[in-house]
Amino acid sequence: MTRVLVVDDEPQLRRALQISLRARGFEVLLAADGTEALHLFRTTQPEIVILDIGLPDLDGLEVLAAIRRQSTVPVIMLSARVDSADKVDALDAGADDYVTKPFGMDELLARLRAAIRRADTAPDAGPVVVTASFTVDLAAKKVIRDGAVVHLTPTEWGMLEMLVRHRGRLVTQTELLREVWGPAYSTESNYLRVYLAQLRRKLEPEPGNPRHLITDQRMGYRFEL
Amino acid sequence: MTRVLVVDDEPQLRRALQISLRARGFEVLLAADGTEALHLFRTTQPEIVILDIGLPDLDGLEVLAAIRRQSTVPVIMLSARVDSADKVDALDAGADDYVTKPFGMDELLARLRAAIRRADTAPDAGPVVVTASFTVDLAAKKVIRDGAVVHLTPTEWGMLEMLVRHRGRLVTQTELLREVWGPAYSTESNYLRVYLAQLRRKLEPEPGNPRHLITDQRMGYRFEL
DNA sequence: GGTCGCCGTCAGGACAGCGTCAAGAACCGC
DNA sequence: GCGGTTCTTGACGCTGTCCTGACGGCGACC
Repeated sequence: MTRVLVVDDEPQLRRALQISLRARGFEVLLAADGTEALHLFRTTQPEIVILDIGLPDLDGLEVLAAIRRQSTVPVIMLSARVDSADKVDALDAGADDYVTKPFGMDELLARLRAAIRRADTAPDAGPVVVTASFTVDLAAKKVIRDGAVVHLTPTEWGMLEMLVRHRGRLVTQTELLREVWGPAYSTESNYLRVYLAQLRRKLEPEPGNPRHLITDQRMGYRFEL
Repeated sequence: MTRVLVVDDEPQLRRALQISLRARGFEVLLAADGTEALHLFRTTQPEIVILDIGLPDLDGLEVLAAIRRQSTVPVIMLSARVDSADKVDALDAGADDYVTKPFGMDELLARLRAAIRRADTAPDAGPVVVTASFTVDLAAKKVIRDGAVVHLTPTEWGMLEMLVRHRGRLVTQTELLREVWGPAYSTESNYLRVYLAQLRRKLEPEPGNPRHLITDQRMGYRFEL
Protein backbone atom coordinates (compact mmCIF):
# COMPACT_ATOMS: atom_id res chain seq x y z
CA MET A 1 0.00 0.00 0.00
CA THR A 2 1.25 3.39 -0.85
CA ARG A 3 2.09 5.48 2.18
CA VAL A 4 1.49 9.21 1.96
CA LEU A 5 2.64 11.69 4.57
CA VAL A 6 0.28 14.67 4.98
CA VAL A 7 1.72 17.72 6.73
CA ASP A 8 -0.70 20.53 7.56
CA ASP A 9 -1.55 22.50 10.65
CA GLU A 10 -5.28 22.76 9.98
CA PRO A 11 -7.03 19.84 11.68
CA GLN A 12 -10.02 20.03 9.32
CA LEU A 13 -7.93 19.78 6.19
CA ARG A 14 -5.89 16.96 7.69
CA ARG A 15 -9.00 15.00 8.41
CA ALA A 16 -10.49 15.68 4.99
CA LEU A 17 -7.32 14.51 3.27
CA GLN A 18 -7.06 11.49 5.51
CA ILE A 19 -10.57 10.37 4.63
CA SER A 20 -10.22 11.00 0.89
CA LEU A 21 -6.83 9.39 0.59
CA ARG A 22 -7.70 6.42 2.70
CA ALA A 23 -10.76 5.86 0.53
CA ARG A 24 -8.43 5.79 -2.48
CA GLY A 25 -6.36 3.03 -0.93
CA PHE A 26 -3.52 5.08 0.51
CA GLU A 27 -2.06 4.57 3.93
CA VAL A 28 -2.13 8.04 5.48
CA LEU A 29 0.37 9.43 7.99
CA LEU A 30 -0.48 12.78 9.57
CA ALA A 31 1.76 15.50 10.95
CA ALA A 32 0.72 18.90 12.26
CA ASP A 33 4.09 20.66 12.25
CA GLY A 34 7.52 20.46 10.66
CA THR A 35 9.31 18.70 13.49
CA GLU A 36 6.73 15.96 13.65
CA ALA A 37 6.80 15.73 9.87
CA LEU A 38 10.54 15.17 9.70
CA HIS A 39 10.44 12.62 12.46
CA LEU A 40 7.64 10.71 10.78
CA PHE A 41 9.40 10.94 7.47
CA ARG A 42 12.61 9.45 8.79
CA THR A 43 10.92 6.65 10.63
CA THR A 44 8.32 5.61 8.08
CA GLN A 45 9.85 6.51 4.68
CA PRO A 46 6.58 7.34 2.91
CA GLU A 47 6.31 7.03 -0.86
CA ILE A 48 4.96 10.57 -1.27
CA VAL A 49 4.57 13.74 0.79
CA ILE A 50 1.89 16.44 0.78
CA LEU A 51 3.37 19.44 2.55
CA ASP A 52 1.71 22.68 3.58
CA ILE A 53 4.00 25.66 3.16
CA GLY A 54 2.75 27.49 6.26
CA LEU A 55 3.54 25.57 9.42
CA PRO A 56 3.64 26.68 13.06
CA ASP A 57 7.27 25.83 13.75
CA LEU A 58 9.44 25.40 10.66
CA ASP A 59 8.78 26.90 7.28
CA GLY A 60 7.48 24.39 4.74
CA LEU A 61 10.42 25.15 2.51
CA GLU A 62 12.83 24.23 5.31
CA VAL A 63 11.06 20.94 5.77
CA LEU A 64 11.28 20.38 2.05
CA ALA A 65 15.00 21.11 2.09
CA ALA A 66 15.53 18.68 4.96
CA ILE A 67 13.65 15.97 3.09
CA ARG A 68 15.58 16.65 -0.11
CA ARG A 69 18.85 16.17 1.73
CA GLN A 70 18.07 12.51 2.22
CA SER A 71 15.53 11.54 -0.38
CA THR A 72 14.10 12.17 -3.83
CA VAL A 73 10.58 11.25 -2.75
CA PRO A 74 7.89 13.26 -4.59
CA VAL A 75 6.70 16.27 -2.58
CA ILE A 76 3.57 18.26 -3.38
CA MET A 77 3.40 21.66 -1.72
CA LEU A 78 0.17 23.25 -0.53
CA SER A 79 -0.27 26.97 -0.02
CA ALA A 80 -3.00 29.50 0.65
CA ARG A 81 -1.07 32.13 -1.28
CA VAL A 82 -1.60 32.50 -4.98
CA ASP A 83 1.54 34.57 -5.23
CA SER A 84 3.57 33.47 -8.18
CA ALA A 85 6.91 34.04 -6.40
CA ASP A 86 6.00 31.42 -3.79
CA LYS A 87 5.37 28.84 -6.46
CA VAL A 88 8.69 29.61 -8.07
CA ASP A 89 10.55 29.29 -4.79
CA ALA A 90 8.90 25.99 -3.92
CA LEU A 91 9.45 24.39 -7.30
CA ASP A 92 13.05 25.54 -7.42
CA ALA A 93 13.62 24.23 -3.90
CA GLY A 94 12.82 20.77 -5.16
CA ALA A 95 9.07 20.48 -4.86
CA ASP A 96 7.48 18.29 -7.50
CA ASP A 97 4.25 20.20 -7.67
CA TYR A 98 2.44 23.16 -6.14
CA VAL A 99 -1.27 23.42 -5.38
CA THR A 100 -3.01 26.52 -4.07
CA LYS A 101 -5.79 26.37 -1.51
CA PRO A 102 -8.63 26.03 -1.91
CA PHE A 103 -8.28 23.12 -4.27
CA GLY A 104 -10.54 20.39 -5.50
CA MET A 105 -9.83 16.98 -4.07
CA ASP A 106 -9.99 15.55 -7.58
CA GLU A 107 -7.20 17.77 -8.76
CA LEU A 108 -5.00 16.95 -5.80
CA LEU A 109 -5.54 13.25 -6.33
CA ALA A 110 -4.72 13.56 -10.01
CA ARG A 111 -1.50 15.43 -9.23
CA LEU A 112 -0.74 12.78 -6.65
CA ARG A 113 -1.15 10.04 -9.22
CA ALA A 114 0.97 11.95 -11.72
CA ALA A 115 3.76 12.40 -9.16
CA ILE A 116 3.67 8.74 -8.19
CA ARG A 117 3.69 7.66 -11.82
CA ARG A 118 6.76 9.78 -12.49
CA ALA A 119 8.52 8.39 -9.43
CA ASP A 120 7.69 4.84 -10.45
CA THR A 121 9.40 5.12 -13.80
CA ALA A 122 12.58 6.33 -12.12
CA PRO A 123 14.43 3.19 -11.12
CA ASP A 124 16.67 4.82 -8.57
CA ALA A 125 14.17 6.18 -6.09
CA GLY A 126 15.05 3.90 -3.21
CA PRO A 127 14.54 4.50 0.47
CA VAL A 128 17.77 5.79 1.91
CA VAL A 129 18.77 6.01 5.55
CA VAL A 130 21.33 8.68 6.29
CA THR A 131 23.50 8.92 9.39
CA ALA A 132 26.29 11.30 10.25
CA SER A 133 28.86 8.69 9.21
CA PHE A 134 27.38 6.72 6.34
CA THR A 135 24.34 6.09 4.15
CA VAL A 136 22.38 2.87 3.85
CA ASP A 137 20.48 2.19 0.63
CA LEU A 138 18.10 -0.62 1.47
CA ALA A 139 16.85 -1.21 -2.06
CA ALA A 140 20.29 -1.30 -3.62
CA LYS A 141 21.66 -3.30 -0.74
CA LYS A 142 24.66 -1.07 -0.35
CA VAL A 143 26.33 1.26 2.11
CA ILE A 144 28.19 4.40 1.16
CA ARG A 145 30.82 5.94 3.41
CA ASP A 146 33.11 8.83 2.51
CA GLY A 147 31.73 8.67 -1.01
CA ALA A 148 32.76 5.06 -1.56
CA VAL A 149 30.75 1.88 -1.45
CA VAL A 150 31.53 -0.21 1.62
CA HIS A 151 31.68 -3.87 0.80
CA LEU A 152 29.57 -6.03 3.10
CA THR A 153 29.18 -9.78 3.18
CA PRO A 154 25.64 -11.21 3.06
CA THR A 155 25.57 -11.90 6.77
CA GLU A 156 26.84 -8.47 7.62
CA TRP A 157 24.24 -6.96 5.35
CA GLY A 158 21.49 -9.09 6.82
CA MET A 159 22.24 -7.87 10.31
CA LEU A 160 22.57 -4.25 9.25
CA GLU A 161 19.35 -4.39 7.28
CA MET A 162 17.43 -5.84 10.20
CA LEU A 163 18.78 -3.20 12.55
CA VAL A 164 18.19 -0.33 10.15
CA ARG A 165 14.63 -1.39 9.41
CA HIS A 166 13.94 -1.21 13.12
CA ARG A 167 16.03 1.90 13.61
CA GLY A 168 15.68 3.49 17.02
CA ARG A 169 14.11 0.38 18.46
CA LEU A 170 15.73 -2.43 20.35
CA VAL A 171 16.21 -5.71 18.51
CA THR A 172 16.86 -8.78 20.65
CA GLN A 173 19.55 -11.32 19.87
CA THR A 174 16.91 -13.96 19.24
CA GLU A 175 15.11 -11.75 16.72
CA LEU A 176 18.34 -11.06 14.90
CA LEU A 177 19.34 -14.71 14.84
CA ARG A 178 15.98 -15.86 13.53
CA GLU A 179 15.90 -13.13 10.88
CA VAL A 180 19.43 -13.50 9.57
CA TRP A 181 20.27 -17.14 10.19
CA GLY A 182 16.81 -18.63 9.99
CA PRO A 183 14.13 -19.81 12.42
CA ALA A 184 16.17 -22.81 13.56
CA TYR A 185 18.80 -20.62 15.18
CA SER A 186 17.63 -19.24 18.47
CA THR A 187 20.63 -19.67 20.73
CA GLU A 188 23.66 -17.56 20.19
CA SER A 189 27.10 -19.05 19.79
CA ASN A 190 28.66 -15.61 19.34
CA TYR A 191 27.78 -15.19 15.67
CA LEU A 192 26.27 -11.85 16.53
CA ARG A 193 29.23 -10.55 18.47
CA VAL A 194 31.63 -11.38 15.67
CA TYR A 195 29.54 -9.86 12.91
CA LEU A 196 28.55 -6.81 14.87
CA ALA A 197 32.21 -6.13 15.57
CA GLN A 198 32.82 -6.48 11.84
CA LEU A 199 30.07 -3.99 11.02
CA ARG A 200 31.40 -1.52 13.56
CA ARG A 201 34.88 -1.83 12.11
CA LYS A 202 33.56 -1.10 8.65
CA LEU A 203 31.05 1.62 9.50
CA GLU A 204 31.77 3.34 12.79
CA PRO A 205 34.23 6.23 12.94
CA GLU A 206 35.37 4.85 16.30
CA PRO A 207 34.63 1.14 16.37
CA GLY A 208 35.59 0.98 20.05
CA ASN A 209 33.10 3.69 20.92
CA PRO A 210 30.11 3.12 18.63
CA ARG A 211 27.58 5.84 17.85
CA HIS A 212 25.14 3.99 15.62
CA LEU A 213 25.39 0.29 16.37
CA ILE A 214 24.57 0.34 20.04
CA THR A 215 24.41 -2.66 22.33
CA ASP A 216 21.92 -2.74 25.17
CA GLN A 217 23.45 -5.08 27.67
CA ARG A 218 21.54 -8.33 28.13
CA MET A 219 18.78 -7.08 25.82
CA GLY A 220 20.02 -6.80 22.30
CA TYR A 221 21.17 -4.25 19.76
CA ARG A 222 19.88 -0.94 18.49
CA PHE A 223 20.57 1.21 15.45
CA GLU A 224 20.67 4.96 15.97
CA LEU A 225 20.90 7.55 13.20
CA MET B 1 21.08 23.54 -25.27
CA THR B 2 17.76 22.36 -24.08
CA ARG B 3 15.17 22.13 -26.81
CA VAL B 4 11.59 22.94 -25.89
CA LEU B 5 8.63 22.36 -28.19
CA VAL B 6 5.84 24.92 -27.78
CA VAL B 7 2.44 23.97 -29.18
CA ASP B 8 -0.24 26.67 -29.19
CA ASP B 9 -2.60 28.10 -31.77
CA GLU B 10 -2.42 31.70 -30.57
CA PRO B 11 0.35 33.51 -32.45
CA GLN B 12 0.78 36.11 -29.71
CA LEU B 13 1.32 33.54 -26.98
CA ARG B 14 3.67 31.59 -29.20
CA ARG B 15 5.79 34.63 -29.79
CA ALA B 16 5.76 35.65 -26.12
CA LEU B 17 6.91 32.18 -25.11
CA GLN B 18 9.52 32.09 -27.81
CA ILE B 19 11.06 35.35 -26.63
CA SER B 20 11.00 34.47 -22.93
CA LEU B 21 12.33 30.97 -23.39
CA ARG B 22 15.03 31.98 -25.82
CA ALA B 23 16.17 34.64 -23.34
CA ARG B 24 16.49 31.85 -20.76
CA GLY B 25 18.79 29.88 -23.02
CA PHE B 26 16.31 27.41 -24.47
CA GLU B 27 16.16 26.46 -28.10
CA VAL B 28 12.50 26.97 -29.04
CA LEU B 29 10.53 24.96 -31.58
CA LEU B 30 7.06 26.27 -32.47
CA ALA B 31 3.97 24.43 -33.67
CA ALA B 32 0.51 25.86 -34.23
CA ASP B 33 -1.50 22.65 -34.39
CA GLY B 34 -1.39 19.01 -33.38
CA THR B 35 -0.23 17.57 -36.67
CA GLU B 36 2.66 19.96 -36.94
CA ALA B 37 3.46 19.32 -33.28
CA LEU B 38 3.71 15.56 -33.72
CA HIS B 39 5.80 15.94 -36.84
CA LEU B 40 8.20 18.31 -35.13
CA PHE B 41 8.32 16.08 -32.09
CA ARG B 42 9.30 13.05 -34.09
CA THR B 43 11.94 14.83 -36.12
CA THR B 44 13.57 16.93 -33.40
CA GLN B 45 13.06 14.91 -30.18
CA PRO B 46 12.84 17.92 -27.84
CA GLU B 47 13.74 17.59 -24.18
CA ILE B 48 10.45 19.09 -23.00
CA VAL B 49 7.03 19.99 -24.43
CA ILE B 50 4.62 22.81 -23.60
CA LEU B 51 1.27 21.80 -25.03
CA ASP B 52 -1.93 23.80 -25.26
CA ILE B 53 -4.98 21.67 -24.66
CA GLY B 54 -7.18 23.49 -27.21
CA LEU B 55 -5.87 23.05 -30.74
CA PRO B 56 -7.55 23.56 -34.13
CA ASP B 57 -7.12 20.03 -35.45
CA LEU B 58 -6.44 17.44 -32.81
CA ASP B 59 -7.31 17.67 -29.16
CA GLY B 60 -4.33 18.41 -26.93
CA LEU B 61 -4.99 15.20 -25.02
CA GLU B 62 -4.73 13.20 -28.24
CA VAL B 63 -1.39 14.81 -29.01
CA LEU B 64 -0.28 13.98 -25.50
CA ALA B 65 -1.35 10.39 -25.93
CA ALA B 66 0.55 10.15 -29.21
CA ILE B 67 3.68 11.53 -27.59
CA ARG B 68 3.32 9.20 -24.63
CA ARG B 69 3.20 6.22 -26.94
CA GLN B 70 6.78 6.86 -27.96
CA SER B 71 8.38 8.87 -25.19
CA THR B 72 8.40 9.79 -21.52
CA VAL B 73 9.50 13.35 -22.23
CA PRO B 74 8.05 15.87 -19.74
CA VAL B 75 4.88 17.55 -21.04
CA ILE B 76 3.32 20.64 -19.47
CA MET B 77 -0.28 21.26 -20.51
CA LEU B 78 -1.74 24.73 -20.97
CA SER B 79 -5.44 25.47 -20.77
CA ALA B 80 -7.81 28.39 -20.62
CA ARG B 81 -10.25 26.35 -18.61
CA VAL B 82 -9.97 26.33 -14.84
CA ASP B 83 -12.24 23.32 -14.71
CA SER B 84 -10.87 20.79 -12.30
CA ALA B 85 -11.98 17.85 -14.42
CA ASP B 86 -9.74 18.96 -17.28
CA LYS B 87 -6.72 19.00 -15.03
CA VAL B 88 -7.53 15.54 -13.79
CA ASP B 89 -7.88 14.17 -17.30
CA ALA B 90 -4.64 15.72 -18.48
CA LEU B 91 -2.58 14.55 -15.53
CA ASP B 92 -4.01 11.08 -15.74
CA ALA B 93 -3.31 10.99 -19.45
CA GLY B 94 0.37 11.36 -18.67
CA ALA B 95 0.94 15.10 -18.45
CA ASP B 96 3.61 16.13 -16.03
CA ASP B 97 2.02 19.41 -15.10
CA TYR B 98 -0.95 21.62 -15.83
CA VAL B 99 -1.02 25.42 -16.00
CA THR B 100 -4.14 27.52 -16.52
CA LYS B 101 -4.20 30.64 -18.66
CA PRO B 102 -3.54 33.37 -17.93
CA PHE B 103 -0.32 32.48 -16.18
CA GLY B 104 2.78 34.33 -15.07
CA MET B 105 5.85 33.66 -17.13
CA ASP B 106 7.80 33.19 -13.89
CA GLU B 107 5.54 30.36 -12.82
CA LEU B 108 5.73 28.63 -16.15
CA LEU B 109 9.49 28.85 -16.16
CA ALA B 110 9.66 27.48 -12.63
CA ARG B 111 7.44 24.56 -13.57
CA LEU B 112 9.59 24.04 -16.62
CA ARG B 113 12.72 23.88 -14.52
CA ALA B 114 11.04 21.52 -12.07
CA ALA B 115 9.95 19.21 -14.87
CA ILE B 116 13.41 19.20 -16.42
CA ARG B 117 15.04 18.53 -13.07
CA ARG B 118 12.73 15.58 -12.47
CA ALA B 119 13.48 14.21 -15.90
CA ASP B 120 17.20 14.58 -15.28
CA THR B 121 17.15 12.77 -11.99
CA ALA B 122 15.06 9.99 -13.46
CA PRO B 123 17.60 7.90 -15.36
CA ASP B 124 14.71 6.42 -17.29
CA ALA B 125 14.53 9.50 -19.49
CA GLY B 126 17.93 8.98 -21.04
CA PRO B 127 18.12 5.50 -22.51
CA VAL B 128 21.86 5.91 -22.90
CA VAL B 129 24.16 5.00 -20.04
CA VAL B 130 27.72 6.20 -20.18
CA THR B 131 30.62 4.80 -18.18
CA ALA B 132 34.30 5.62 -18.20
CA SER B 133 34.97 2.62 -20.42
CA PHE B 134 31.96 2.20 -22.70
CA THR B 135 28.45 3.40 -23.56
CA VAL B 136 25.25 1.38 -23.43
CA ASP B 137 22.35 2.46 -25.62
CA LEU B 138 19.34 0.69 -24.18
CA ALA B 139 16.94 1.83 -26.88
CA ALA B 140 19.18 0.83 -29.78
CA LYS B 141 20.42 -2.30 -27.98
CA LYS B 142 24.01 -1.35 -28.73
CA VAL B 143 27.24 -1.06 -26.80
CA ILE B 144 29.98 1.24 -27.99
CA ARG B 145 33.57 0.99 -26.83
CA ASP B 146 36.54 2.92 -28.19
CA GLY B 147 34.28 4.27 -30.91
CA ALA B 148 33.31 0.86 -32.23
CA VAL B 149 30.19 -1.19 -31.68
CA VAL B 150 30.81 -4.20 -29.46
CA HIS B 151 28.99 -7.26 -30.66
CA LEU B 152 26.95 -9.02 -27.99
CA THR B 153 24.95 -12.21 -28.23
CA PRO B 154 21.28 -12.08 -27.16
CA THR B 155 21.99 -13.64 -23.78
CA GLU B 156 24.90 -11.36 -23.11
CA TRP B 157 22.73 -8.40 -23.97
CA GLY B 158 19.93 -9.64 -21.75
CA MET B 159 22.20 -9.81 -18.75
CA LEU B 160 23.80 -6.45 -19.44
CA GLU B 161 20.44 -4.79 -19.96
CA MET B 162 19.07 -6.14 -16.70
CA LEU B 163 22.13 -4.97 -14.81
CA VAL B 164 22.22 -1.55 -16.45
CA ARG B 165 18.53 -0.90 -15.87
CA HIS B 166 19.15 -1.50 -12.18
CA ARG B 167 22.48 0.30 -12.19
CA GLY B 168 23.90 0.88 -8.75
CA ARG B 169 21.56 -1.69 -7.25
CA LEU B 170 22.37 -5.21 -6.32
CA VAL B 171 20.70 -7.79 -8.55
CA THR B 172 20.50 -11.32 -7.17
CA GLN B 173 21.37 -14.38 -9.22
CA THR B 174 17.76 -15.53 -9.06
CA GLU B 175 16.49 -12.23 -10.40
CA LEU B 176 18.94 -12.36 -13.27
CA LEU B 177 18.13 -15.95 -14.14
CA ARG B 178 14.40 -15.35 -14.10
CA GLU B 179 14.71 -12.21 -16.20
CA VAL B 180 17.10 -13.52 -18.84
CA TRP B 181 16.36 -17.24 -18.99
CA GLY B 182 12.72 -17.20 -17.92
CA PRO B 183 10.74 -17.90 -14.76
CA ALA B 184 11.44 -21.63 -14.82
CA TYR B 185 15.14 -21.11 -14.15
CA SER B 186 15.79 -20.38 -10.54
CA THR B 187 18.83 -22.46 -9.73
CA GLU B 188 22.11 -21.55 -11.24
CA SER B 189 24.13 -24.04 -13.21
CA ASN B 190 26.89 -21.52 -13.85
CA TYR B 191 25.18 -19.80 -16.77
CA LEU B 192 25.71 -16.53 -15.02
CA ARG B 193 29.37 -17.07 -14.28
CA VAL B 194 30.13 -17.91 -17.89
CA TYR B 195 28.22 -15.01 -19.39
CA LEU B 196 29.41 -12.50 -16.88
CA ALA B 197 32.98 -13.49 -17.65
CA GLN B 198 32.15 -13.02 -21.31
CA LEU B 199 30.74 -9.57 -20.72
CA ARG B 200 33.75 -8.58 -18.67
CA ARG B 201 36.09 -9.79 -21.40
CA LYS B 202 34.25 -7.67 -23.94
CA LEU B 203 33.66 -4.56 -21.88
CA GLU B 204 36.04 -4.21 -18.96
CA PRO B 205 39.45 -2.63 -19.46
CA GLU B 206 40.83 -5.20 -17.02
CA PRO B 207 38.54 -8.24 -17.06
CA GLY B 208 40.39 -9.74 -14.13
CA ASN B 209 39.82 -6.67 -12.03
CA PRO B 210 36.36 -5.39 -13.02
CA ARG B 211 35.26 -1.81 -12.40
CA HIS B 212 31.70 -1.90 -13.68
CA LEU B 213 30.43 -5.45 -13.51
CA ILE B 214 30.91 -6.08 -9.83
CA THR B 215 30.14 -9.28 -8.01
CA ASP B 216 29.06 -9.31 -4.39
CA GLN B 217 29.93 -12.76 -3.19
CA ARG B 218 26.93 -14.86 -2.27
CA MET B 219 24.59 -11.96 -2.96
CA GLY B 220 24.54 -11.16 -6.64
CA TYR B 221 25.90 -8.74 -9.19
CA ARG B 222 25.93 -4.99 -9.49
CA PHE B 223 26.54 -2.57 -12.33
CA GLU B 224 28.51 0.54 -11.43
CA LEU B 225 29.10 3.48 -13.74
C1' DG C 1 36.15 -8.76 47.11
C1' DG C 2 35.41 -12.65 44.51
C1' DT C 3 32.68 -15.01 41.12
C1' DC C 4 29.99 -15.28 37.22
C1' DG C 5 27.89 -14.03 32.97
C1' DC C 6 28.03 -11.19 28.99
C1' DC C 7 30.42 -8.75 25.47
C1' DG C 8 34.28 -7.68 22.30
C1' DT C 9 38.41 -9.40 19.88
C1' DC C 10 41.37 -12.37 17.32
C1' DA C 11 43.05 -15.89 14.31
C1' DG C 12 42.63 -20.19 11.82
C1' DG C 13 40.33 -24.06 9.36
C1' DA C 14 36.46 -25.70 6.47
C1' DC C 15 33.89 -25.07 2.54
C1' DA C 16 30.68 -23.13 -0.69
C1' DG C 17 30.75 -20.01 -4.42
C1' DC C 18 33.22 -17.76 -8.08
C1' DG C 19 36.14 -17.40 -12.28
C1' DT C 20 38.06 -19.93 -15.96
C1' DC C 21 38.60 -23.07 -19.67
C1' DA C 22 37.38 -26.15 -23.15
C1' DA C 23 34.46 -29.29 -25.49
C1' DG C 24 30.13 -30.92 -27.00
C1' DA C 25 25.17 -29.83 -28.20
C1' DA C 26 21.77 -26.93 -30.23
C1' DC C 27 20.55 -23.49 -33.25
C1' DC C 28 20.46 -20.49 -37.41
C1' DG C 29 21.01 -18.68 -42.10
C1' DC C 30 22.35 -19.96 -46.56
C1' DG D 1 23.24 -30.31 -45.27
C1' DC D 2 26.89 -27.28 -43.83
C1' DG D 3 29.59 -23.73 -41.50
C1' DG D 4 29.41 -20.63 -38.05
C1' DT D 5 27.60 -18.79 -34.01
C1' DT D 6 25.54 -19.35 -29.62
C1' DC D 7 24.34 -21.95 -25.67
C1' DT D 8 25.11 -25.43 -22.16
C1' DT D 9 27.77 -28.30 -19.27
C1' DG D 10 31.49 -30.37 -16.43
C1' DA D 11 35.90 -30.02 -14.12
C1' DC D 12 39.28 -27.57 -11.44
C1' DG D 13 41.86 -24.18 -8.65
C1' DC D 14 41.30 -20.30 -5.79
C1' DT D 15 39.41 -16.79 -2.97
C1' DG D 16 36.09 -14.91 0.24
C1' DT D 17 32.96 -15.98 3.67
C1' DC D 18 31.45 -18.41 7.62
C1' DC D 19 31.95 -20.58 11.85
C1' DT D 20 34.46 -21.84 15.90
C1' DG D 21 37.05 -21.77 20.18
C1' DA D 22 39.92 -19.27 23.26
C1' DC D 23 40.98 -15.20 25.74
C1' DG D 24 40.51 -10.71 28.22
C1' DG D 25 37.69 -6.95 30.06
C1' DC D 26 33.87 -5.17 32.34
C1' DG D 27 29.99 -4.79 35.25
C1' DA D 28 26.43 -7.21 38.16
C1' DC D 29 25.39 -9.70 41.90
C1' DC D 30 26.06 -12.23 45.87
